[in-house]
Amino acid sequence: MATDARRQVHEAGLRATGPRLAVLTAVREHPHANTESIIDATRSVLPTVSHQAVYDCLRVLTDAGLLRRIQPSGSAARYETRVGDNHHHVVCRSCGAIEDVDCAVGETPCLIASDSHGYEIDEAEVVYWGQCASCAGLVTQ
Amino acid sequence: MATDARRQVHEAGLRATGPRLAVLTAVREHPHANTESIIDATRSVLPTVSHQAVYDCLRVLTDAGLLRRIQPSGSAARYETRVGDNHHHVVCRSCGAIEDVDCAVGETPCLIASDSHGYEIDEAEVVYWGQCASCAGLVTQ
DNA sequence: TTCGCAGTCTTGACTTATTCAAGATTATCA
DNA sequence: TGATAATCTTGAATAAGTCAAGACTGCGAA
Repeated sequence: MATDARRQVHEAGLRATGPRLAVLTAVREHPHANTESIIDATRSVLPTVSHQAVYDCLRVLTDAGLLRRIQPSGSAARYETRVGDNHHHVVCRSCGAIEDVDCAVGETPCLIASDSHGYEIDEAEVVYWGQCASCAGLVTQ
Repeated sequence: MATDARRQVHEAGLRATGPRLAVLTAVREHPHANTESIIDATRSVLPTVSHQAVYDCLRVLTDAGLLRRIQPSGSAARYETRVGDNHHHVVCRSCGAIEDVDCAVGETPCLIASDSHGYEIDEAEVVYWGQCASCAGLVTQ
């Protein structure tokens, strides 16, 4: 709901502009969408937004913690509104589809590196690669 | 060694061309390098090689399993010659440095998704995000 | 309620990483 | 050594994202 998006954006200390609310709503309604799809979805509500505004909004909302950006190898950036938990993703090698996967191990951080090389690690990101049910079916046939 | 690279390329069933040997050697000597650096390193041996040839070689060698391609969010593709094991990477959020990390859990596959959504999973890729020792030091100061 | 302005958006050009395509070259096998 | 399929060079094109300058606007203060 737009009202809900407005409250969220305000609570993050950001100005609640038309483009921001529309982008946040678009991502909520299209989880794992790429920027191009988000631009399209945003324009269905706000036909005149510029692509630059959508890029800016995505960055600002991501920095504020309202969105999470994911970018599997070989794919453009994608966004989702499910933030703050420790979930991961399965990605289909054939069609690029993405699904959420709860952390296999437990709470954040779900993984501890065996040798951190002196790094201060704050996140362990996991991407499962494979084939989705329909692509696997097509290939096997 | 060039001879070693030649043997490797042959054993993979590929033609051992100058660019391929030079690219394979360059990646071996510069692990986690991006394509641009690999082009530079290749040209120090083979000054006239085209950037397109390097891209082709990287793809062919990766498909043949002699190289592994990694691409953390926000970074261009990077390559390494350490293949066939189940190691992961730590990436510095500040400077983009990458280090190898052995699998925290065990053998391939080191992780099992809690809910695979019907996907046939063949790989679990882990990226640890944080700050390398020198960047963390600079920030803390 | 309106006003001012810092923050945001529009416009349009630009950059970076990568791919496409056509013709020239070359590694390998017979 | 020659034929040929694979590979490389050249040059253009594309996709995704960034930069910059000026116009617009949400929101706190008067």
